[in-house]
Amino acid sequence: MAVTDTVDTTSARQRILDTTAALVLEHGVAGVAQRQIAERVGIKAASLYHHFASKNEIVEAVFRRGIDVMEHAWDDAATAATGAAPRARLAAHVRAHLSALFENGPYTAAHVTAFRTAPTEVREAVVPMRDAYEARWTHLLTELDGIERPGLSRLALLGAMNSSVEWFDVDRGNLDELAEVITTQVWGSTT
Amino acid sequence: MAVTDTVDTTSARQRILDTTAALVLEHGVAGVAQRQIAERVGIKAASLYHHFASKNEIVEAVFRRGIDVMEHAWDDAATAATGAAPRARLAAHVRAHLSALFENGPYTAAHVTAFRTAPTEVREAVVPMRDAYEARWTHLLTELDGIERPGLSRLALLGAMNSSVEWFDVDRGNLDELAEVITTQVWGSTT
DNA sequence: TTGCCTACCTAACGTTCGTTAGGTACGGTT
DNA sequence: AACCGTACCTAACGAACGTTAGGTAGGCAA
Repeated sequence: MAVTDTVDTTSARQRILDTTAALVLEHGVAGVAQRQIAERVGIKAASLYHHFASKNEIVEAVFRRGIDVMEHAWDDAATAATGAAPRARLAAHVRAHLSALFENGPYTAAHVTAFRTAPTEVREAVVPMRDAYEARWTHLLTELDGIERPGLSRLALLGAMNSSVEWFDVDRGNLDELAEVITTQVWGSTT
Repeated sequence: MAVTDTVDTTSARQRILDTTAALVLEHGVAGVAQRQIAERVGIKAASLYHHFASKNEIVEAVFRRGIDVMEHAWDDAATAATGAAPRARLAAHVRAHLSALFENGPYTAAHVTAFRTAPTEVREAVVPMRDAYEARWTHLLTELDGIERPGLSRLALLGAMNSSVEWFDVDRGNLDELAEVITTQVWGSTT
């Protein structure tokens, strides 16, 4: 249904972003070369400039997408858990965040692990989006009113969730179980 | 008291490691150039080879030191909390890990944030030390016998602690308070 | 006093980096 | 038939990378 882009443009752009996200997740921003991205996509490095103006622009697009995925997951959880009990609402959002990290491509995972290593210009461009997402969590934890120090708890909670990309294996572990463990850490057992 | 090294050799080596740890923490392994390290130390890049055989060797030494700091912190906590109640023992080790992250130079912080971006050879050389430290945690959590899923909990706990290097500011926040929040997340309120 | 060791230096190497210039091949429009 | 935009290409740029070769200056030992 794209009006301005042909089918091919869209998919090439997509493949570049997919590939970059996966590589950045593994090696950090500085550890990934454009020639490496291009080779995996099946084009030459110079051809990347047909789709993006610079390496930084590719990386920034990857991070933005990563945040986008998180926010969509949040919105879905918010809709699904409307009117539910506080703990269930929290659990739904925890599960949604984990879903963003593991079930929608490497974008969110790349964002949370590699953002700190990105060049200053990229970080500064992305930081407002990051902050907005974190604000959603602060707001939720405060609103639920079952948590003593929402500020500190939010940071420890996001830390526990985000660091799971370092060790959790989607094929062997159970995301629902992980979500339950993390929810319990913040809220306590099923209340 | 050094027998084999002169005073100057020791301090130069030290300054190289200090500088590298700080830079790697900020930019990731691939994001740090030897010329950058050398400049901060006050020597030329080629002179680094008088102290280390390669960049990888410097980075590996930084990671090893980071793990060393964690293990010493662990031992101190174990000694101090001998015979204490389970929750107090857990709290002591949480506080010790945070101490390693924030109060003994950038080594441990560099290790937990940048290890994943290091070249394969470096990672493989360091992984046994990492595993040994994680095994201490698993053993402790199992032994304390107040935690439902020690395996999953250990990972979430280490995640919560390690990710604090991304946001916690030692000069503004209180490490004891942070340790208390994280301990409560794993164990529950003061029991 | 000669000689060696330590701790640096300058200069340069080959490679890889991000990036640019200037093509070509081709489907769709006019 | 002529033209244009898209999607790539080859070739090359200067800069930066890790690393090596071959110094020099100064302290210590014989």
